[in-house]
Amino acid sequence: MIGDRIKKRRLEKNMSISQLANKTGIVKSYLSSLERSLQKNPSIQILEKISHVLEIPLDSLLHDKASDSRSSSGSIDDEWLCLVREATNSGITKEQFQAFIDSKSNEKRKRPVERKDG
Amino acid sequence: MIGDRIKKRRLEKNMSISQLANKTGIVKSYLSSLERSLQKNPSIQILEKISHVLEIPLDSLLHDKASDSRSSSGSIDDEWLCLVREATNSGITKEQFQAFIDSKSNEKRKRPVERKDG
DNA sequence: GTTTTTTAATACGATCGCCTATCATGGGAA
DNA sequence: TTCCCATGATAGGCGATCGTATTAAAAAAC
Repeated sequence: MIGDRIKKRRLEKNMSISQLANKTGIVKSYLSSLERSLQKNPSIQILEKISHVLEIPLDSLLHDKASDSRSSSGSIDDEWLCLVREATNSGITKEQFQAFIDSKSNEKRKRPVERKDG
Repeated sequence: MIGDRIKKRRLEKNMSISQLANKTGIVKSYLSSLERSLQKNPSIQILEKISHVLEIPLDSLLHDKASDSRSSSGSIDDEWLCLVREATNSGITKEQFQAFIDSKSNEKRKRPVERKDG
């Protein structure tokens, strides 16, 4: 959860809750409840302050990254980036890719997975 | 402001406030007040729903692209990353994507270029 | 060993985020 | 012309966010 990631990053930066509170202007009681996931839906202004002081992109705070325990599952790793570069170099457009995604999604919905074709 | 960017992106996607409300599950009155900057500090869950449906990274919603983005022509920009996330969320594998790229490349090679533009 | 400081947690309250309900306007169909 | 629907805006209210104040425990200083 986001609280876990905030705490993890804060410890990586060798920072206490009080120090983070001082630098962000957010009271430490709220930071404590965020880190312990008692609060789970902070506002964007709160999160931007935290990500700025912790020097980490918002996306990395919000979602698991490769550095977390679950790596490369659901996240974009170098292989995907290579494929995207290859696609753009081949002249494939975003619209074409969007259509491809839609078609694959529709395939999965229409037919349960049983087809085994090469 | 963030409301301006939400509206701009919504219009780019040819979507009304009511349609965006239906897809995000956020009431249109709140979306309207966000776009008109009557509300300026939405929660992260609200913003994630909006950015997901509008297919735009959070950072692009939060900040002007010109001032923040490092993307340049030819490289992978935020929209591509968004599409890739959508693809992985749909269960599309790298192998499937690679096959798609190959098929598109072969399509282009099989059909000789008849357009003479320049 | 005692005191001070730092750290994190807890209780409570005020403001605001985001909801429901409704209104005003314009376009299309009957 | 009237009715229906979609669109965007407005009013009011409840529950959540995020603040203040305080407490408890551990570490550092004397």
